[in-house]
Amino acid sequence: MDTENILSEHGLRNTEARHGVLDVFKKYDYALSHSDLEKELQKYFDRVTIYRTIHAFLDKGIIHKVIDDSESAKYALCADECSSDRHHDNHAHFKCTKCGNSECLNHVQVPNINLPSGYLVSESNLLIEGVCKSCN
Amino acid sequence: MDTENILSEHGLRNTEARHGVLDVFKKYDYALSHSDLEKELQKYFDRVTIYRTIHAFLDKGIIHKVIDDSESAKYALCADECSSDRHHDNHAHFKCTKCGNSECLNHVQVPNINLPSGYLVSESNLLIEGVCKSCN
DNA sequence: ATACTATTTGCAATTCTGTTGCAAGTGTTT
DNA sequence: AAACACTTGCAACAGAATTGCAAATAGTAT
Repeated sequence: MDTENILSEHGLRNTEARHGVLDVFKKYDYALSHSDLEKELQKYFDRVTIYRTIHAFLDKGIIHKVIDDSESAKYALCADECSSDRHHDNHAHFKCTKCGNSECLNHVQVPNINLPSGYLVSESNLLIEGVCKSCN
Repeated sequence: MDTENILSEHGLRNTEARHGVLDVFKKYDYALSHSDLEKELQKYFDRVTIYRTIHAFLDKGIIHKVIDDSESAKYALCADECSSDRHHDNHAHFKCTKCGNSECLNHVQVPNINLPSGYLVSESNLLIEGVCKSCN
């Protein structure tokens, strides 16, 4: 889907900043932090705008948070079926300890876990750390 | 094990600050952030001391990091067998979307995942989100 | 094409999180 | 009780993230 349609389908205006941020996400196949985005976009947009764009995208289900033990949060594009109502990102994430990049392992499903009674599960997140294909 | 023995067995001096921080961890059955600790202890110890105590405890295997999609890092007591050489915290964590607390599921092991060839795994982290026993 | 309105942006200021250097204080060992 | 290394508090700093507000812009209706 092209960038403008992604925005309008999620109820967001097609502004330069959002277009720019979304294009950066499309360009990389691993999760990006605010500072990654800032490095690419600081000439064009304000830091605060990038923060607000991230929030808007999270809110509308365009990106999701990638859990990671590093200090700063990282984000990646959702699969097409995500919306603000419902996320379908039930795959594992891999973080390379050498290059620091996090990628989505779209084909690795998070196995179903049986929890003690009384717990309701809504989402599972599996983060695997190690050395990635490129660094190995 | 009592607080003073935990400290000395992990090679740490038995100081007021460490005693105090460890007691707070014992008091709660969910993971605590620096700011949680600060709320309880700010009358007695400096912010920086709490940060340094967290680092010392992490280092010696008294607490482990609990990965969580919230902004700030959280920590919880390790099982007794952990040391600075070796952590044995291969359990899942549960984060309640209602109360926001994260707890250790000590009896739920993180499953072993087969990755595509080329990847080396060093550590796995499983975070399950939903509604906890108390909130349900 | 123009005008209107709600949304979005940039800037400045502020808050929160985490770290570092250093002098003073404390725990442990002898 | 003395000695030494470790620990603490303070002040300063660096980075991450949020907020209020005025100016700019997108989308819609005219």
